[in-house]
Amino acid sequence: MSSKKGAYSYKFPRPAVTVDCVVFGLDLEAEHLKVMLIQRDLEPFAGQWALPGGFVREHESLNEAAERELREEAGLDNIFLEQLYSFGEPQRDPRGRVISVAYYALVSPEAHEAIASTDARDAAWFDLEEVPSLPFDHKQILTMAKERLKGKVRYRPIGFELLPEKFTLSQLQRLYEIILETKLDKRNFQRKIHRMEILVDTGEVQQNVAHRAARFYSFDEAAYKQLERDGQEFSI
Amino acid sequence: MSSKKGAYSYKFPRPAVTVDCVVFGLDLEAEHLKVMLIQRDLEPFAGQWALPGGFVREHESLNEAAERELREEAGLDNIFLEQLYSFGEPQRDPRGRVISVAYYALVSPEAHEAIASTDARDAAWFDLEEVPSLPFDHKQILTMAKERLKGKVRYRPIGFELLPEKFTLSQLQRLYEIILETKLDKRNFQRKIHRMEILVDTGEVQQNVAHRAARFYSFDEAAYKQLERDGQEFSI
DNA sequence: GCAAAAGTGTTCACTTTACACCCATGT
DNA sequence: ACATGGGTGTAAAGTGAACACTTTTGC
Repeated sequence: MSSKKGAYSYKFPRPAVTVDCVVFGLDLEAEHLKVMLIQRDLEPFAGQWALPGGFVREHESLNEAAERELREEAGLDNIFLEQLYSFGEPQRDPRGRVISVAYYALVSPEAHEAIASTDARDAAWFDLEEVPSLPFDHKQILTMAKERLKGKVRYRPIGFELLPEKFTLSQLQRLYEIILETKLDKRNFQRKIHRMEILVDTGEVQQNVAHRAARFYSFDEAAYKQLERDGQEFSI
Repeated sequence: MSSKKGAYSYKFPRPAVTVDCVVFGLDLEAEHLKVMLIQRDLEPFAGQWALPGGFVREHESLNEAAERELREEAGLDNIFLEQLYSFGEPQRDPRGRVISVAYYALVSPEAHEAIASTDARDAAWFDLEEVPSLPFDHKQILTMAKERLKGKVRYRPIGFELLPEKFTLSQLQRLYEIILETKLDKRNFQRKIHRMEILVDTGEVQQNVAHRAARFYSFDEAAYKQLERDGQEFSI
């Protein structure tokens, strides 16, 4: 099992290495976080819903592997993706020693539609509260991903990744209420957001709503970077 | 290169998997963070200083591998250890594809002494500002570990891991000043610490110091857990 | 006109910050 | 007696939390 390369002196069997991705989406109507699962077509656990993922190839980095799997299995490209944690209990995979580098991803509602359009027909969204039983240690990975999201969303502007390009302040507030599992005060929330000056008013408003139309905003990346440079911090 | 196990359909060469550890120590006199490096005895980079680490064995978890390497190479046992990040650029190791799961560890001055006593004679402490050039992507790993420590120490009680069992408030303050690279106000700092009620006064005081003797405190794990249960948070 | 969500200010409590002096001890 | 670091209080500013009504729109 040792390598053919002369300089290589590793004498133990090598584990296989996979990436697994926790893809979060947001259902603002149902007020739920969603996670994307795919129906496995290979053993073990063929037919079961599982996190999208697969083996890391020889000439790609871990990030590239995660991006490729999301593209191939979920039809998702160019989305927020960040490494979560690596899982390596010896018995976590019945096939043998498999180490999984887990990632989490955040996708906007626009990107949701990509799933239907591509060959990722085995992918589906599940309410985070109604996830079926998952193979391997995918439940544990999912739990950790949710904790990471919950912890990070408060002090990094990653929540916007879950919203459409243009969104209302109410949608943004609902996002935080869903992720943080708490109610927020509307006036305090809006003041806080406005104070940071990281949103731009698109000038557009809601159409055909049976109440006063809300303004659409979008996240201003440049303004956020300026905020950081000024020693301020994003914070909800 | 495919596995002998029938159920296993992975057709790509497997990467090797290593763990690498960034071990931090604190030099309160010199007011510097230190990092432990070991002199490599194997190629590649034999003779160079590098992060302690090595290959993950077949029947051990990633955590166990990191613990074993620290024991074998640094004579360190039972210390704070947490996974940092996994590094997997295809060219990061000249031997071929090697994925490294990085950890960071915090050791108290008492544990420093372990190094001299064991067979870890190739281990040595370096001021964080005076680290020699490191092989592989170890510099990048070290940088990320430092950022993680800097970020985490403010809202988790992990700083205590770098102090002796019993410490003075000034030592604790100096710890934060060193890690956060900032000056703190003594009165405000002490008030903050006391308000959390997570330290116990050991009743002991400094001996043979040419000034009023400081009290020794120790971190009260149980009190901290109570604080958490009360919905409060550790914070500096 | 009514239902439904948008938008907007003020007060109070608490936390953070800035700041200076006396105390205990060894030499 | 002096040098050294230990230990302590107070006032001002800023931040976070609580709280209710008017506006706009579609039906």
